[in-house]
Amino acid sequence: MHQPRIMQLYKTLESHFGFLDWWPGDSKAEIVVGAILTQSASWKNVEKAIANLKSKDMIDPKRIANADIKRLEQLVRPSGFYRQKARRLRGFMSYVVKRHGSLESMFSNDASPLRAELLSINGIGNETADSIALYAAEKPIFVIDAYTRRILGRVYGTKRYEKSECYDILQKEIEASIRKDVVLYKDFHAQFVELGKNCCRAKPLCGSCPLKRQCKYFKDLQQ
DNA sequence: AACCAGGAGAGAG
DNA sequence: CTCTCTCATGGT
Repeated sequence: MHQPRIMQLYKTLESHFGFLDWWPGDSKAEIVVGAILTQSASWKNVEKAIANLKSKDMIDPKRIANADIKRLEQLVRPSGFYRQKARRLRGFMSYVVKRHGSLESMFSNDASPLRAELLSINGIGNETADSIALYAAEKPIFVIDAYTRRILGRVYGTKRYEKSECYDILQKEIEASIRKDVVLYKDFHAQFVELGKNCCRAKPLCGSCPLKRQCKYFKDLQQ
């Protein structure tokens, strides 16, 4: 994977969908909460859970850290896995409050140690850590998700990317291929998700895919 | 009405 | 270390 190709993909997507003001979130806390709640859940359901939390003024590290677990479960319920997620949310926030006092303080660390620290927290894996690092802490870390792997897998005609152990490899390849720019990273990932929602699945809708001209899978389909 | 969603961790082998 | 299972609601 080299420079022009991956950047070309971005340009194609960006000119098709336009710049996406993605994951706006009113606060860093809201982005963190969303990152945890969206684990294997649709964003629509996450929005409901976030609305519940907002209605109780609970989008706040200290309030979540001190919340009653049963109460938290009820608020978070629409996003699924609600017992797990309530625990992960509270666990994360109480770690932050005890260790750093605030998210801002935690996020003042450099990208690499911050990522490592996030990964050490229970319930925070690769993708969630990187989402938090990029969208909440605004560090230049490229987020890899299922869509990214699937789309790149189709475009380059390989199944290698779908394997979970390739996360770090793929991430480094991409980060080495494009300029380290938080705004670019944010929007690029948003573009992948936007496309991934209705393309490149088991039954691909490649006819209307903006990447069809660059997609090996689509070309093979034409034969 | 099965199937999936912007995953992660524990347990088995 | 690599598979497999579990967590669970709501949309299509």
